[in-house]
Amino acid sequence: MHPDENAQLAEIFHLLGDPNRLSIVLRCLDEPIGVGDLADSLGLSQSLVSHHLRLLRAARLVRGERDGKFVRYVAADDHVRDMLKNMTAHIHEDCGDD
Amino acid sequence: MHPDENAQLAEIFHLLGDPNRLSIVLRCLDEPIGVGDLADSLGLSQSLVSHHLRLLRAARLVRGERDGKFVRYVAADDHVRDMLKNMTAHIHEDCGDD
DNA sequence: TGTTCATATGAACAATTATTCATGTGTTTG
DNA sequence: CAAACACATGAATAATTGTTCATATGAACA
Repeated sequence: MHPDENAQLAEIFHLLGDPNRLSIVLRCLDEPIGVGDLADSLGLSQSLVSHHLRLLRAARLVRGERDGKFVRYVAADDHVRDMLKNMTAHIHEDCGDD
Repeated sequence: MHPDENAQLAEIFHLLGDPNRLSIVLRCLDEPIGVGDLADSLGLSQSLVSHHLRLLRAARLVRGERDGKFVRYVAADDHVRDMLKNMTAHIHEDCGDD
């Protein structure tokens, strides 16, 4: 694996490695959701959610669609969806704890 | 998704989100490799590699097998292997850049 | 046993980053 | 246009964490 690919992959993992950011992405997997709704449903400030969304957007993990006053965010594409669903599946299978 | 699962998944992502740690795990995917070899081949200090391995071990991403003086590390199980191979595959497909 | 090699660990430091607060931009509606 | 709503952004802070250095443990070997 090329060093660049490694960095790219690490950056994605890093973004998903924050619990709040991960929650945000997961809520964007199946249907677009507005920033305010994200903030409310996750119990986070609007500002925080927006900051996180900016990073997720920059990494092309989500994408925002403006609809009048609102901006709704969705998983950027099927790669992201598949990736995350695959990961969550693995987590569920691998529930061995100490 | 339960809050606990979210935290668990985020922790894994977080661990894989450091480029050095990611390199380490990737080198452990297919065959066991010693700490010194890891350090050498990645250009990292032995101490740093060992610190990272401790975190990866604690999260059950890798596991160490002692062999005399040496301790060789491998991906903990097939879940980890599949997970990472799947992720790297997705990265390769999704090479759209700005 | 003392020495050497391989790895692990603890403390300290440097760097990164998640979060908040205040404010700015864009959109609708009066 | 002004006010209200939804979202974005910049600066500052607080917390986390990656890295190093020194040292400890454990195993092989003289």
